[in-house]
Amino acid sequence: MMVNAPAKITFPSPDKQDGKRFTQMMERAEAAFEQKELRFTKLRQQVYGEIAATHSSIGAYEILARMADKGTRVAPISIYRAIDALLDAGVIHRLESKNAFFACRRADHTSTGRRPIFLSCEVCGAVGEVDGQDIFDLTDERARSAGFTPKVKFVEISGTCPRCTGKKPD
Amino acid sequence: MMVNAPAKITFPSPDKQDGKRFTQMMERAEAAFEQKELRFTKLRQQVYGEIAATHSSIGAYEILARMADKGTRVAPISIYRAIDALLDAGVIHRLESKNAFFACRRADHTSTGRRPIFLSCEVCGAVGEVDGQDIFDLTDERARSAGFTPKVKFVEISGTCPRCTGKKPD
DNA sequence: CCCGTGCGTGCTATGTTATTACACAAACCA
DNA sequence: TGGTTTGTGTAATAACATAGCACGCACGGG
Repeated sequence: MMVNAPAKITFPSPDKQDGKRFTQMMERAEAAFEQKELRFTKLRQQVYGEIAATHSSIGAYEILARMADKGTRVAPISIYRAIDALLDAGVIHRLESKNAFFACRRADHTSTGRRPIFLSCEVCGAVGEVDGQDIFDLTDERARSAGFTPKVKFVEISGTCPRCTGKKPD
Repeated sequence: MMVNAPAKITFPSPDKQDGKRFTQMMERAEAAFEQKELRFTKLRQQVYGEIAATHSSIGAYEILARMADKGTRVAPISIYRAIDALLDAGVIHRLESKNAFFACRRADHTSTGRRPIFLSCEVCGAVGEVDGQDIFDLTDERARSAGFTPKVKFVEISGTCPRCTGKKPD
């Protein structure tokens, strides 16, 4: 048993092969839409592109502004509708504590059914995901033992990411 | 060992002795301010009063409106400043998933240092608190094992409360 | 073939939540 | 008493999110 093995973490890495990674993310997103029988339309691709292109979380209006810079001018509601579809497809997550969105960097949520908790860096804004299925299981149990029927759960941690503390993971 | 004992839960009870409970809450809030060497000013009392008077969570602008109904007309910023003080004093909590606030019903957070998780009912809006220190310990450990230094954490569950499912707790 | 239906988008307007900047007042304390 | 800190007032604006209605396009049944 590897008791203190570092948790498998998915933190976005700036400055490393961004182009390649971006393309991969786009392909994975497309696959996710296909698998769920949802349409990965042009607008959704653009919105996802903006979210995936940042290494931190991004607000709806920031997406709007960046798209406008590139010549695509749409109304807020259109961004929100695209975001809803991306959330449905599971390719982005919503960060409740910041009212913002970030690209999911793990391929395995849907395949394994294990849900992640979110780690949001206060310094650089990066958002990481670590497996938190046991945590969700525990909260579920706790809620039920209080007679509460849980439906949607949120677990978010803000603090300092490995890069910003100087401490390297692995 | 009471393995499956119901978790100690603090859910607000409408229709029972509201006046008395309200006064108690006011007194406890006052004590909390005193202990922290913060000032429980008139504005803060009013804002706290509105939050404590509801059994569910309440938004800043709803507080504003209710105070206006009672003749106190203040700017949003004043509400937010009072809310900040109340959060500092630990007498209210913020529900991130709803951008709203609710009165803390447990006297013991600061004395025991055990932090609660929040259970928010989708039907009646009531927000309950159950001890979640073990859950926070686990999230902490998970974050650290990923090289992340946790600072602020929250765990929120939305679902159906005991009263709204028909199931009675205890 | 064309029509209905479902879905996605455009457009306009509006609602909701939160903050910035600056001035004044009250309390606190040296 | 004068300086500092803390709290409040006022005005404006930023940031986040939704409502309501119309139009276009793809797809399948008749």
